[in-house]
Amino acid sequence: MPVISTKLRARLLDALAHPNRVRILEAIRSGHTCSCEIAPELDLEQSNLSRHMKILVDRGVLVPERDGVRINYRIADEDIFKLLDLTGELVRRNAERSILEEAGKPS
Amino acid sequence: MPVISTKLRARLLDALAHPNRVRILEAIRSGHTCSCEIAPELDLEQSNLSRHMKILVDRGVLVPERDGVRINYRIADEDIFKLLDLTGELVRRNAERSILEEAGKPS
DNA sequence: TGTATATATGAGTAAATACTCAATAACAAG
DNA sequence: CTTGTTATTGAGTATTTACTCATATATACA
Repeated sequence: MPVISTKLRARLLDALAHPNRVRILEAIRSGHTCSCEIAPELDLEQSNLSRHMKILVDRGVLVPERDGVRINYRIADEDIFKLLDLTGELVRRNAERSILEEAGKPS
Repeated sequence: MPVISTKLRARLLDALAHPNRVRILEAIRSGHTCSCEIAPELDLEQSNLSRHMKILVDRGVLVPERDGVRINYRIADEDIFKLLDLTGELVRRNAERSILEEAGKPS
């Protein structure tokens, strides 16, 4: 009955629903842990990246851990990556379907 | 190498990242198939719902099938529901973590 | 203290989004 | 062709978003 709040689910999805934030998460998955590494890697303005990070932290996607002058970010829940992978699968199959229906069209 | 496009993944996530669209998908999962059923069910303006539907169709989440005067929508890929469920799991565990860290705080 | 490095934030802007109301289009059946 | 039902679209508005530049804050270390 207590179907998980649609608002909270939408809010989490929204945290991930930006190309740069997807890229940021992939950068973290591949071992980069701090903005100072990610910013040059993804060619993002420092202040812009900082705001994306804030969104990801505020919504519980990333956990910040200060280490001296830098802040290391780690994923709060490994299943976030599972979600990203599933999204990729869906995109891939969606593209396949588009091609198939293209083939089944009248000329 | 050909990491599924971050843009396309973000675009799909974005299609789902709205409370009303999550509600729409849950309504469809529970058996409602057309706007004329969903609009009153969710108490959404007809034109507003139509635009949400357009987003879901354009991004390949729903497939529209006209049946006379009405249009029935079906999920393009059942794994969309899997994604919604996983999102719910993440929200739930996120809430749990918040409570735990609350307990571990200084008074 | 002063300097270097990393991060956060105020202010401004341009673009995108969700929404509503009113008008229009598509279809079925008389 | 007319009427009823469903769906789409134009126009207007309010809000939110992403972004940039410049400035401020935080930490480490000489």
